[in-house]
Amino acid sequence: MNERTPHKRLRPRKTPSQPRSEETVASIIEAAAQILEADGFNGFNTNAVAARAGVSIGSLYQYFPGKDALTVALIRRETTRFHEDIAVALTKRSGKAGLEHLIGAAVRQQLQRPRLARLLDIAEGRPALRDELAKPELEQIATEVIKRAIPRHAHPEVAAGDLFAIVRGIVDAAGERGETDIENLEYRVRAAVFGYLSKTGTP
Amino acid sequence: MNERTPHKRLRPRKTPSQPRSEETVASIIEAAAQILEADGFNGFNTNAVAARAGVSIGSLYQYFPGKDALTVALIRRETTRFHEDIAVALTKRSGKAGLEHLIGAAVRQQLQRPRLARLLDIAEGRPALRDELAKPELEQIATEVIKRAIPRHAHPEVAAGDLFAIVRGIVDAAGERGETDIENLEYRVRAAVFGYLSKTGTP
Amino acid sequence: MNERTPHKRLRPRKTPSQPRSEETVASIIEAAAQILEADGFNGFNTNAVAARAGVSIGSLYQYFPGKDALTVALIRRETTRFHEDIAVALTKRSGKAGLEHLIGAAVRQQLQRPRLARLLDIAEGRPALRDELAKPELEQIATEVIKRAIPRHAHPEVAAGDLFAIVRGIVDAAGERGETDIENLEYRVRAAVFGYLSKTGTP
Amino acid sequence: MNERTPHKRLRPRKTPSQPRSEETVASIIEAAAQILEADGFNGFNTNAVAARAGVSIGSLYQYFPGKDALTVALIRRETTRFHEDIAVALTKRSGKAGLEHLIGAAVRQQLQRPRLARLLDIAEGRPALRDELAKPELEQIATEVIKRAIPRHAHPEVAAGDLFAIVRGIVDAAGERGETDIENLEYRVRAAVFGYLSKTGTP
DNA sequence: GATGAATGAGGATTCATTCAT
DNA sequence: TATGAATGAATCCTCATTCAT
Repeated sequence: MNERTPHKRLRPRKTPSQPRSEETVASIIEAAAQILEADGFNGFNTNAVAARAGVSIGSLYQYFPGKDALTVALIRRETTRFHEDIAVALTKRSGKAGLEHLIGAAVRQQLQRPRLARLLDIAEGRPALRDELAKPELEQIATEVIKRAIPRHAHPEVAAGDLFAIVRGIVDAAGERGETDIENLEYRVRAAVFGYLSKTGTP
Repeated sequence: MNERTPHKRLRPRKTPSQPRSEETVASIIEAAAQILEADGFNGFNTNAVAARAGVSIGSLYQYFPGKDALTVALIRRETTRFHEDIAVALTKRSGKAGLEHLIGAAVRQQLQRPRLARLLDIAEGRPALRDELAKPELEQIATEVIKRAIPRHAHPEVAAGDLFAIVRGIVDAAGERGETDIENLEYRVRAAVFGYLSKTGTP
Repeated sequence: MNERTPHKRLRPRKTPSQPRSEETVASIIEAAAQILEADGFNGFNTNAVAARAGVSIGSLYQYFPGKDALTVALIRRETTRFHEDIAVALTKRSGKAGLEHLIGAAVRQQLQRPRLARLLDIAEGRPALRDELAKPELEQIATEVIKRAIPRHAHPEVAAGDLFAIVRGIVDAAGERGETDIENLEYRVRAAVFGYLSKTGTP
Repeated sequence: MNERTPHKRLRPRKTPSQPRSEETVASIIEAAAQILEADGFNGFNTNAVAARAGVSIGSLYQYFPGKDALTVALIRRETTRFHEDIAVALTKRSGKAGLEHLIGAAVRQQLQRPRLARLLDIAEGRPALRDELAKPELEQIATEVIKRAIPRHAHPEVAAGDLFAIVRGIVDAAGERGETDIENLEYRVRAAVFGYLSKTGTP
């Protein structure tokens, strides 16, 4: 299917209500994650996912209308964790603490399953998926956090975008190099982000 | 073929000696670039590339032993431009000027053909290609530039890697958002990089 | 792919469990046999085989991981018949009767579908397939039969190999010439084999 | 091109008169032989042959109208040697000596470059080539030799064919097994042939 | 004559998806 | 609902052959 080929439902075919179905769906998504981690996009095909999940290919298509929908579901699963983690930033008293939490959450997210995160970042870029994946809320929270930490920042939305971009850039590169020292890594990310904000913050 | 499969030759199959073939090779590589830009990885297949280049599929395989070799050649072409641009940084008098040129070059590289650059960054990540693409020289130059600008920096090589990562992260994200204001973009990138270096530089 | 390339799996991809798929597999193998007989190696391509079998190309690859695996399966099918026939030789009372049965079986095997047998002999020679096709049991049975018939034979294993070689040589040549008189053919084969054994048997 | 596809000239495009051309032709044929030996039919393609011969693909087609013509030429080259060797059998005084020479020549032929001989035997079987390759003379000589050795043999032509078949069968099998003891091999071949003739000779 | 760039039909293989059971 | 056999469009790649230089 061409990259531009329009739509087709990407939302799950049916919302599983039965507990058994929920398990099935979850196992399929986790299988997708594992295959992506182990074999990259190359090995990521629906038959392989179904096989690893221990269900038939027919069942996979029972719950997901197509391959893209499965990818979207996986991205959503990962994003949700991130989302919950990041929301905590809004509960922090000081603006700085909120910002630090934000950065920490972003690093954690990217570092939890580094290869998976990187591959999903790439997948997210596909136009066909982007529409389905508008993650405005994430950026909204980040914007809010920045506003609190640096009230007079001229372009908090831009800064929010750049913040994620910086984290992603540094952590992904570190992941590719196989770095494991999280402390050190987070230190460098903070340096970049705080540096960026301090120079960008005041007009 | 699995991603780990020990690869087929990635170097060009034959070095074109006649001027006619040089043109052919160049047209194939440019066609690859255009298709990647227009259709993404989805549309990037050898038949399409050959067709757009106006040559037969056989000709493509006369010069490239496989699809990956073509990708590698394209990456090399882009990297070479970048390399030449970046090398100028070493000729600057002041360390700061060198650093600024480095950043500028990186931004230009990433912004020249944004979608292409982003997709090639992704492609570069494929294990099969990584071996072939060791770009140590690029990082060496950056390391050297950083050493000159911040002589007492504790880890110039790490900083060099992070520098590219930051630029890539911010510019790619900007590219995805369709930003066009280079001035502003470069300003933000500098903020992040200089901020990072100032906080990381002194122990 | 070079002849020495360390091969892709040659064993069947999945063992068909449902009766429907058993039929499919059988029809594919028989189609391969027919095409080989009718058109030789030249016409022996997977698309043609699938078409003649009345299944899609996809189905063929569902059961055979590659063209070679299909060839191997066909050889196995033919060898199995032969094997069963030849095993009867061990049940004969007299050594001579066993030997005669052995020869008869070999001639029948080679003459049943002469062109097919000849082409499979050739295919068997391909290094890529040879590994997969070790038919030691066949030669073991033949060796045993010879030992019984000529207890004092100095090199029964060598004789067993030569026996098959002689049969193959004469019958294939006869097949190429289009001979049909089995009686006469078998008479000549016996002459060669018994002559060989009588001159080789006693030191 | 299909196996049945008719004709097209298989004889050399032009008889090379210039000595330089003769060299070129010879080098191409030898290159073909070497590639066949080294890589089997798989590696046997015209571009590879031309490359190994050190001539351009265009030159190859200057001297051979097609791939089959090249194969035929190679077979002819090998057959010619054999032919000359075998013809000596007719000069022997005794019938037995002639027969022994015949067998020896056949074994030598098959054992000189065993893999090449085997592959050419196979190639010879292709209908497209068979027409071009009628080797009646070879069989005629053999028939004559047999007539002299066993004047009252009922079917000397059949025996001649079987003789070659037996030799080919045993020697090829030995070649496949990597045997190198020529003495022993020839001994076994004689056993088979003489045994065959003694049992077949008198009605 | 020689060269080698170019051609493109042919053939192997994959994988998302459907549908009969 | 689950299963998994079947499908076939889409791709990659090879190699015999031609022809402009």
